[in-house]
Amino acid sequence: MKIGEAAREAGLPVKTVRYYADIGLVAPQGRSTGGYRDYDRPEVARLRFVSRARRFGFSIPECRELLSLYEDDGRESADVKRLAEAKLAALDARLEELTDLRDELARVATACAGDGRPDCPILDRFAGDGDDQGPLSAES
Amino acid sequence: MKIGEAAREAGLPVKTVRYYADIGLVAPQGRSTGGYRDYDRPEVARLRFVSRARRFGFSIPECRELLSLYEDDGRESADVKRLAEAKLAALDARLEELTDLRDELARVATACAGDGRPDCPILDRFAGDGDDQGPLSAES
DNA sequence: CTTGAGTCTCCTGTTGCTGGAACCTTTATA
DNA sequence: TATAAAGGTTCCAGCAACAGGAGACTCAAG
Repeated sequence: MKIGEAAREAGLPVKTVRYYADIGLVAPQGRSTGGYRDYDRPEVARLRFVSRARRFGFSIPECRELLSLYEDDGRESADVKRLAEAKLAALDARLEELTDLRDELARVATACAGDGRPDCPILDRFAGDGDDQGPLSAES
Repeated sequence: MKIGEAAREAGLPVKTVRYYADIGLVAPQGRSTGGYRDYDRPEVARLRFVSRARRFGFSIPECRELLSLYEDDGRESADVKRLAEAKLAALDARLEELTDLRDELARVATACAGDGRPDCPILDRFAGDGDDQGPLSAES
């Protein structure tokens, strides 16, 4: 099948599928006489696989690794689990960071009158000469 | 003061401060005879301000806007609040997305034996021909 | 035969920097 | 005074992961 159909089945933009072919992540089975990329079932499955893994936050290099594990019948599930758990830890860290951020932003936004006057706790917070340690303040 | 000190006080890499000068976000007060960028108190304050706003997830254009509000004595706090609340909503959406992701990844990771055998629910999940709707599955 | 949809390659732009090369200024020390 | 180290300067390239568009093609239908 041609790239359009493959892309549709994988739930990816055509541009992305072409990109994946370019970087050698998921190569088409071959080319038609007209020079069109030709995808078959296994390639579409790989595309779907990558599409899912990407949505799970795995980077392209990580997808490459996962894909090779996916294709490897002799793999050990421990290898996959290791990858997943590292990703999970990174995700947790990012989540905590974002949550703290959100909470503080919510706090200053609530404190801001939001009227016609110029006083604004949000700007004050950004301007303040307080802590500058981490990526966000704890100030419990 | 020279760029190095300004950067240190603002808690930013020198490269970044130079970049901010290039894009006209925070311009130095002037140049020394030797051609060195010369920063003063107000510019350092602006740098700190931007540094903080960036950590809160505001984009460069948004920082530009916040900065102009910050400098504008006749501003209305409503303008700032509007920006902050939009950012908050975006943050919440992103958080929910990430949380769902995290939960599902945790689920499959837990289900994976992580031993020497090749069976792996994680890969199965990526390969599966189930839902392909949203950026992540609900499957409650 | 023509039209239109889909495909091809190639180039540029995105966001917010970061690293490096090659050179220049300033400061401290021998 | 010479010189070396530290810290400036400019410019150019590259990162992730594509997206948009130009200009040329292939292919199926009418």
